[in-house]
Amino acid sequence: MDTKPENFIQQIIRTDLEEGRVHRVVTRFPPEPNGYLHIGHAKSICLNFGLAEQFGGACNLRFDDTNPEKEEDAYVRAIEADVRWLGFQWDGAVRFASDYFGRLYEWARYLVEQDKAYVCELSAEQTREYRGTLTEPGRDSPYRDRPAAESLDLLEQMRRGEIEEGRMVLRAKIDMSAPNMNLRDPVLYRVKRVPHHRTGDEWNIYPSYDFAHGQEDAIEGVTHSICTLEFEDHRPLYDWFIDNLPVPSRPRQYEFGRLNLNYTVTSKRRLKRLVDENHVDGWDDPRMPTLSGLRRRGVTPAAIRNFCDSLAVAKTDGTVDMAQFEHFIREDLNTSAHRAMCVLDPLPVELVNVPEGQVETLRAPNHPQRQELGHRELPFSRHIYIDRGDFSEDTSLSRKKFKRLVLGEWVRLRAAYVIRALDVVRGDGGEPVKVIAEIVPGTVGENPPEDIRPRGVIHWVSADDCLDCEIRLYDRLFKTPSPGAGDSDFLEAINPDSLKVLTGCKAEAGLRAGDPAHHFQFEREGYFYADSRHSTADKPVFNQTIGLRETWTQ
RNA sequence: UGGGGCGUCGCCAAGUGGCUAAGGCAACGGGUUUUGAUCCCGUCAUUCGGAGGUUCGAGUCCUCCCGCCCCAGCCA
Repeated sequence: MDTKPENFIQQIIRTDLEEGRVHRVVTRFPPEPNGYLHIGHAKSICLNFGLAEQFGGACNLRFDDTNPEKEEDAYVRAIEADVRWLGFQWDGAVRFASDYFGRLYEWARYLVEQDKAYVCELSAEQTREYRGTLTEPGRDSPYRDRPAAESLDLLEQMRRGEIEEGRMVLRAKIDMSAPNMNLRDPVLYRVKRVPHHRTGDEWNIYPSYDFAHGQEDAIEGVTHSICTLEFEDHRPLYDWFIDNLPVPSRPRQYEFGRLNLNYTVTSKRRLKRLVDENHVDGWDDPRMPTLSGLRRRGVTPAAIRNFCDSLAVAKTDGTVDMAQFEHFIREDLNTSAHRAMCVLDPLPVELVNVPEGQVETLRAPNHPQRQELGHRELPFSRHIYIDRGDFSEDTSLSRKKFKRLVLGEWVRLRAAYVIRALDVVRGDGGEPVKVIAEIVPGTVGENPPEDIRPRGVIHWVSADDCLDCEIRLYDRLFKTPSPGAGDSDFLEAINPDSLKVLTGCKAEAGLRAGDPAHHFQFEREGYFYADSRHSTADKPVFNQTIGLRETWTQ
């Protein structure tokens, strides 16, 4: 087997286990329920659940719901569904930061009693001024040395909703001149007199991320708390709380580089803008890098997991080529998707030596390399469709350059006969509206006589028995590799042609009865998946998940 | 100009002082093929951000320099 080198977190866990610092690994995936999960989250999900699985431990799903202004129950459900769809099962019940509000509050009081926290009445603006800058130390708040009893009393008033929002906060008493800004008396609790999606109006104050996260980890017995690089300088604060509070366990925070992909955006803020300003059709628009968008597009969980597993877990923050993701999408779909034929831009062909009304049933394998996937039956008759782009009247086109049907020449119809184009019926503008052709008898599954050399193989569909459908082709959502780079607005980089809707497409009849949950490869076109929103029983809409690799140059 | 990180092929990345700098993606050649797909074979860093130094030996250790990312929310 291929031995993938251990990443730095695996090395840490292995030695923690070997040296007895940890007996059972516990990780967690801690989303905030304020938006949908995207491909960047998938890396974190695969990492956390993967580590737990690899080392025989557990991984919790915990919602970090400490800011009721932005959070909703609908996001909770969507996130749970996405994690399950990826194929992961969290340990025990879903956890919520809000489950621990009571304990967090007690710990806040504990810090005050220990003279390590105080209620500060500086306004937000004053707090900012007192904090200093990156290069200048901050100044102590005038409330810093108020008696613990007074802080305790005020904190209780904050909790009961007797204090206006913005009037007071609870701050840790650390060091206003610390070079690490996070240590300049960070806010532990702020007043927010808004209902919470789970605790209702029970609380009027809510803990900050810094005060909540590590303690949540400690409560759950999380051993390795993995987060992204931007939290690196929160670690001293994370450790400060763990060191100064009577928490039940000692979690450790480790940071890795988040996933960045070019030609897309992976920040909740930007994704939300795309949705809110109607640049896309919602969070699950097939062009979105959200898990729900990818799912609707036809990307499989396996493709996402294989891709994530291919990514390095390191402390570098690079940008991965979209092509690398696409490689794993094609790799999975190539082995799993059933083949079918669909003509996107139909051009009628009449086969003059096939009797009108005659229907021959042909067999085509569902997968060229996997016989066990069986075969399907294809009706073949006098009238068929081929793609307009697969026919040319230009006989000077070289065989190497155009491996399709040329007037007067032969081409193989996939899983059917070799045919020859005899004539063209033209429309008013002189454009071909129908090709008159003939089949070469006896060429189903057999090579034609030596003097007949088909240029190539093209797909087709019976015109007498086929399925009308709509096809949606997608291009990347952004025109530039890093939308919003510099001081440009990322919306300026939107690709206006990212969606192309094709109507009047003709798919092989069998798809009518086919399982809409199936992923298909429409041969020579790409991978397609029935759209869950727009498909109807009599007229499916297929999303192009991704095209086939095209290695020839025109 | 404070603090915290990071710099190895176009992209991702292994490398934890000693055989000839892994691997994947992309690209480019060639072969097979009733999908211009898949598959197969081959090519692709005398060099590790730069300059010094230590060492018999350095991508790996030291010094200085350069570049990029993050931090001044009562967001996470």
